Amino acid sequence: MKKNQMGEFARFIEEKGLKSTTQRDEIVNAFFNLREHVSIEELHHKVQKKNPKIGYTTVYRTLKLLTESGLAYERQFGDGQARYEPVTTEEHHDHLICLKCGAIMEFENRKIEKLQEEVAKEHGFEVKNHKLELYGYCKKCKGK
Amino acid sequence: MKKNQMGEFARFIEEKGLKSTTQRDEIVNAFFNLREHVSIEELHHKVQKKNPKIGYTTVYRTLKLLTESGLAYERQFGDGQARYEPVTTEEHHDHLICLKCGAIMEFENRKIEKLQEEVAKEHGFEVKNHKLELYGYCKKCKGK
DNA sequence: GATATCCTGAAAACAGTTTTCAGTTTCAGT
DNA sequence: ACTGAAACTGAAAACTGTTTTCAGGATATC
Repeated sequence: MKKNQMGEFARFIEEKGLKSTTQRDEIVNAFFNLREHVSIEELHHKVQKKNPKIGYTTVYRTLKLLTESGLAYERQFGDGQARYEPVTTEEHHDHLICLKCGAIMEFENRKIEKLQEEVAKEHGFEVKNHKLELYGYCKKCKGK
Repeated sequence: MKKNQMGEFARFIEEKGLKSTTQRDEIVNAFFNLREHVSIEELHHKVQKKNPKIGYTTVYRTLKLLTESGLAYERQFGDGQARYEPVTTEEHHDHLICLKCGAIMEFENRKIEKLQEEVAKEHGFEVKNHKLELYGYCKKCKGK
């Protein structure tokens, strides 16, 4: 799976006439080895542990490339910084976000997706993409 | 309706031991007379037409107060600036956002809301709030 | 292995947001 | 009304995350 994604990225780079570099590979690899929703800064930290020479800017640019290539999504939860997650081609998922501890959980619901399509159709709208986020308190934080 | 909201704001101010001022009243009034999703800057412009003395900072602070009081929602669509909208106590609505012309349309769908609740329950999650945004192309921009 | 092109990373620029601060206004108690 | 304490205002400065710039370095093609 990871290899697949790495391969797709390599293809994208190739097609665009860009060049393959160590930095990009390390960043992309680190990104796909994470299951979380990373911010640029977090990924930068992660990558720096392996290779302290890699700068913030390159991480930033690589994440843009990943987004552009369709291998990553960029999202805005309410905390003021963009977060990125790998696109799993299988299916879309949405998020539950705890307002207390900041935990981010994923879920997936076909029925909701269907209803969304219906709504869009009613409005003559062609959906490319969507975001569904439920904010509240997770199991652990609920009582407090 | 507008008066109600103005009244609620006054009550909030009172409760918090804050003071009532002309600026705030003008800003809050302008805000509730708008049906759109305004950014701070837009509202500031709007307000300045009536009263050129009112500064950006005060608009900013007043919108924070409105958010805090539960009379406004703050949202992030993908354009890098926060937008605010009045909370209509009746019901929640979600958004269709055109990636081409930037149009923002609203919709509302009970079934989706219900399904959301179900999903949350499955995860032991208590929902406080949610965001559902469908990004794509509106009727006008679809063909192009 | 030359060379044109792309890449990198530090630093600067940017944009929106938030804080600071000095002066002003509000309001409760006289 | 007057006064003082507390809150408010607006311009400017500080901040934060993002994006661009630029000079030097790496890459790949011929």
